[in-house]
Amino acid sequence: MNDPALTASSHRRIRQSNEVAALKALHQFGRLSRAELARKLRLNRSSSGHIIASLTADGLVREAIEDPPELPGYARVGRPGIMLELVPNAIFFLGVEIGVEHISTVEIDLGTNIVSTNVEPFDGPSISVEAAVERAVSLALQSIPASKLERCEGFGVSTPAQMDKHGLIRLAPLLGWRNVHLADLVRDALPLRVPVLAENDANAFAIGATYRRSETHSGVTLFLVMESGVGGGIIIDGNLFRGANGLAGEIGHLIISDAPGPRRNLEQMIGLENIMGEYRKTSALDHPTFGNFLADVQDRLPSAVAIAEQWAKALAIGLVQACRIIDADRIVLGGSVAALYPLMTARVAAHIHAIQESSFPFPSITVNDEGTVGSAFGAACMLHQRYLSLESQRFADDTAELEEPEEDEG
Amino acid sequence: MNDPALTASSHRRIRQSNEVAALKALHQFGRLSRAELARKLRLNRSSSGHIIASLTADGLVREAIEDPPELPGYARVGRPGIMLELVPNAIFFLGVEIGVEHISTVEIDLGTNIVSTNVEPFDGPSISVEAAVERAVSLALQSIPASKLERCEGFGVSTPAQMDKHGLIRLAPLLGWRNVHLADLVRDALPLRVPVLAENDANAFAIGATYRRSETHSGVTLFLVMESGVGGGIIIDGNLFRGANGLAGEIGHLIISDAPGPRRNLEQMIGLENIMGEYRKTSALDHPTFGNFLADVQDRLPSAVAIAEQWAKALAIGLVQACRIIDADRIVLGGSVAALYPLMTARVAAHIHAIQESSFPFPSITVNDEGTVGSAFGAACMLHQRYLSLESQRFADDTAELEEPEEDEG
DNA sequence: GATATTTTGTTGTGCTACGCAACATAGATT
DNA sequence: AATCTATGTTGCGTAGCACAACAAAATATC
Repeated sequence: MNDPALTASSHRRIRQSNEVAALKALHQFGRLSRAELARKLRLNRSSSGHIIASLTADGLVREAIEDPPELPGYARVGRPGIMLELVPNAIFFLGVEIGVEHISTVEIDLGTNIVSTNVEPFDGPSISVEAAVERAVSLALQSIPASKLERCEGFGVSTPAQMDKHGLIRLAPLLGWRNVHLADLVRDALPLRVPVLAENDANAFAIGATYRRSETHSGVTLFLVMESGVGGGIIIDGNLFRGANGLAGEIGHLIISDAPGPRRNLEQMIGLENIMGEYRKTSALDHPTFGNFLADVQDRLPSAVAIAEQWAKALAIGLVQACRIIDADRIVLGGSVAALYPLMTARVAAHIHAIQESSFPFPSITVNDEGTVGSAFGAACMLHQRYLSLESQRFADDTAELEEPEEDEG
Repeated sequence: MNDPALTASSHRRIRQSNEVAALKALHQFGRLSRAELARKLRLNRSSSGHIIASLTADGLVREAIEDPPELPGYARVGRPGIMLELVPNAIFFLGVEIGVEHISTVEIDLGTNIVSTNVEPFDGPSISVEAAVERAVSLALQSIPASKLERCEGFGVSTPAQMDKHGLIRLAPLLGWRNVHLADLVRDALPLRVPVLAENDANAFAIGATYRRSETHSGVTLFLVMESGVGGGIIIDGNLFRGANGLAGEIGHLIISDAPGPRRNLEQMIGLENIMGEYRKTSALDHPTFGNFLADVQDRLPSAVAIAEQWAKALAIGLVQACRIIDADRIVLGGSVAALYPLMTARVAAHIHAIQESSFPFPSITVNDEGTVGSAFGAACMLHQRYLSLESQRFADDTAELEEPEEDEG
């Protein structure tokens, strides 16, 4: 197999690669004039103009009609540039999350704006992969008119399972699947020939939360999704770091304590199950909810605070351990349990401070407040990213016949 | 600052980028014919020929004289290709390690072969940065004839300190340096204008150990260097992962036990200091060495075995924790303490098995047997890698005047 | 208010580097 | 010896970018 990093720039690829770079720049900065784009891409103004002409002809870019509300006193000297922007409805990408209890689908445009979403209840464990894929695909396509279908440029799937980068699932414990090639199944089920990517739900969530305009975060973000289970993802310089088996960032399996008794990992200490299990023992309510717990913590009810305190300590240890290995500069907490963090910020910080052995920089912690479609959104973003990358061009190039690329290295 | 990922392929860069790709392919595969190269790079044979012609004119590539000793019965049909190889002495790269007790320098050629090395005793803590840099530079250059100097294409420095990616050291505890810009100092001290990179010694070691011909390992390698201190590095798909502050992979600071008593991190449990401290308590010798300890372990002396057992357990916990976060598929142990591992392989494996909660894949562990110049070699490799990357071409391009690249994004 | 200045967008020219096709070459195959 | 197969080379066509010149649209300056 050829090393993709080695592929050279052929004459044909230059233009395509530059067009993609222009789209990427427009996505990142929102609006640019031809001259600004030329500077960003280190191209000549004339080349920039040609590239924009191509993209405009393709219907991907247009000149912005209304001027941006720039400050009246501060106008730059010289002929003002004509602002360019991505055409919102030119093409779109679909993302679906096959969860345990629901299926969500998201449609995004070239500007990563959410165009439409669908959510449907679902009983994952009782449904076969094939049926689940079938429902996911039809739900995703149901609100897309047939005439629009051909403008779809990618389809992403996320699901709670570890899979390799090709979308092969060894085992999906929550859904009872085993050795299925999810990406291939979706590809076959789709009435379109578009790129399909599958990804673990926490990873997809992490992508969705960082893949935003002007947020091409250069750095390392650790993402932690706390629900019943605890998932995680690592984003390095805007790209998901999957690890060798797609398990990178799954810090829920960190060992927190080697105290006697049953060995407990981070997931078992900061997950929803553990909190609610403890809370049920003390709550006076018949069927206490996590909301009740949060309220009790806010009211400083000692029993609830004690549980929260345990949670804060375990979280602190887990984050410190993880940051000592990956040296993140940003931590984002997601999932329903993340709502507990704002109530415990000071305690978590105190524990972190106590564990930190010196004044090493520790990243800031923020809470992500995405809706329930975060993971599906991330799945769609994966294909947006793929479209705006050199990879996508290879896909297009495969239509041309290739001499046998098989070549055993000596 | 412009996003490097956005830079477009200008017409001029194509050739340079393709020449670099050709060099990279030759480095990776050792010997290729023009036609093979064309396939690897997905170029036309004629283009491949032109590129090789340029490189040959530059003296970087030549046709291999003697044929490789191929099996006589297995010759391929068709005109045999003329094998091409990198010219060994065309250009070279220098790497120095400024250690606590010695300075080592390495000269490598375009094929990452070690051409020469120098090692000199050194008393780091008592010497100023400027003097250390001075000595390092002169030692590195002492065996280079003046006529050859202009063929140097890069200079790398490694030292036991955390530094940012520009080579700025906040604090080097072992050497007593503070807030020095090592890369700049070296640049100023050099009588050459070549790219200079500085890197933490463990990181450089990790680069050197993985950056080898045909070893462009696609995957995640965790590197652990165990001496008095314990350093580490992570290599992702052949590239060093520095993290936000250059601390990624420093797993020596992992917390291993929360048992009562002084909190102990991995470094304090598997470092040379701890082993020798424990061993001195039991050894009958006056001044026991690590070699004595190894011999005792091999002889199954109970007191030594007990120490080794503790070491194996702590190592296992550390590796499992790290792999749960970064999902490595390869672990390499280095440093003098790594010699203990072959004696304890089974015990470490047993501990890992006991901790691993399920049948997640766990990477294989190997021991690196580099000489003492490993870190200097890695520093040189960093510049080799830089030379064979798109980055290097930007360096060359900066000679051309640029329009003001400053441009605040709106 | 007229002119100068600055920046933008466009156009035409030139050049570079690649792809393609044709051909000579050097070995294996028959 | 004739054929086959793959390589290396050569000439031509072309795509796409840089460069320079110019018109246009704004601000700056007198």
